[in-house]
Amino acid sequence: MSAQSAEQLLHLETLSETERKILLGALHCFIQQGYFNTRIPDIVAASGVSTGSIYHHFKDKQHLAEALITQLINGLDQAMAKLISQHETPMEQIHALIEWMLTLTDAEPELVSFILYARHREFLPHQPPLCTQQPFEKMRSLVVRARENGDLPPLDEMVLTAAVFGPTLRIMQAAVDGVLPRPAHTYSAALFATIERLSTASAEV
Amino acid sequence: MSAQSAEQLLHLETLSETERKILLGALHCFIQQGYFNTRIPDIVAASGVSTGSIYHHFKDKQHLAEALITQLINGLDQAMAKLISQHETPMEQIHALIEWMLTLTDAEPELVSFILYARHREFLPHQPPLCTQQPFEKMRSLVVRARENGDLPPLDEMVLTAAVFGPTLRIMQAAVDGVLPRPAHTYSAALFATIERLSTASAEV
DNA sequence: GTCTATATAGCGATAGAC
DNA sequence: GTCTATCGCTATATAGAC
Repeated sequence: MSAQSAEQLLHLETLSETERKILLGALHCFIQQGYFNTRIPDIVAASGVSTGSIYHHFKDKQHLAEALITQLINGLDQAMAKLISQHETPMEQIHALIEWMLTLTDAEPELVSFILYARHREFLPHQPPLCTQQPFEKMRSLVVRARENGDLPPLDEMVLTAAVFGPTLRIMQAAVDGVLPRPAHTYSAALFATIERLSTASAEV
Repeated sequence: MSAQSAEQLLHLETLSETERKILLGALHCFIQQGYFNTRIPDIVAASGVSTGSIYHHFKDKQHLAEALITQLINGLDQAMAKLISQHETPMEQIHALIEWMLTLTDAEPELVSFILYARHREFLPHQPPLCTQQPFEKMRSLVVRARENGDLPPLDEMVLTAAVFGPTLRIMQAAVDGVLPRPAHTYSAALFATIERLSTASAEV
């Protein structure tokens, strides 16, 4: 069951008890079966809240999903902000972020799968793509600051972000697809080694 | 309209004219609206084939999608095999593959989006994840051969594959999400520079 | 605010003529 | 093999009691 640390990512304090139960139940269903395979009665069963109550709090299934995604992105953003604040240099922050991403993948593979594969626009056409939102913005700004520090080479910002976080995201995807022989977090050192190599490469070529 | 080069990727020669029309129509719908948002009448309109005929050739909507994905993966695999056969060394093959992936992204963003975001297991629970299949297998074997050649450092196979192809896949994703300032293929040199850096890094650390 | 019971619309799939 | 017409079901959403 993914609700334990998912619950920590959805900062639900401002919501009523019923709304929290509905959102957590829906998240559980969406993670396991996807949005389209989830029927309202599934959410009723998972949340312990009746159909009528669900529709009292949320206009329809789509608006419920919208509220959930918003909360999830905000939660991710806050978790990342807290993590970043605990470290000094951009490279240390990148390192910590990568370790956290890998650890989260081991702890909550289905949640991570939901976020990674999240073709949210298929069911939420008005949602901007995930990579334009705060969490990915944070990655980009970390990379840019590391580049300014001289810790990363003076390459294009998009390419550099892709080179720093792309490999980790691929490993996470392999993990949730079940094709990774060891737990995801055991790859953190090797992944960080590839980033080190970006910066220490001999300046020729 | 994505059917032009999509058609080249779906090697449809062995199929009847009707089956080709159905698969192309369905692909067009799935690419644009996703599997769940596509109704049978949509496929009827897109293919010009009647409901009855569709159900004569395919057991149901799910089996139609299955046939389509199979054709698509086979087509990708064959296109990649041809491309690889035209080059000598593993590194040249990797280079050519990356250029091809980026060019395809510019030419067929919606098709690439469909493949990349492909949470196909949501509608095809029995389909193995894309990254276990031939196209990704090919990437892995190229990387392993380049490593044996000494062109890539002796890092873990999964990490190395992620480091070589992960950044390109991230750029492709950014492109199809519309957050890339320039066409995807213009990033190929910078992306290949990051791979060069993997191998030429000073051996210390 | 929460619940149960139900309406209704729209979808996948089929029947059967040609 | 292809088509039109239609069935039956199921899922969303609502009505209305408490």
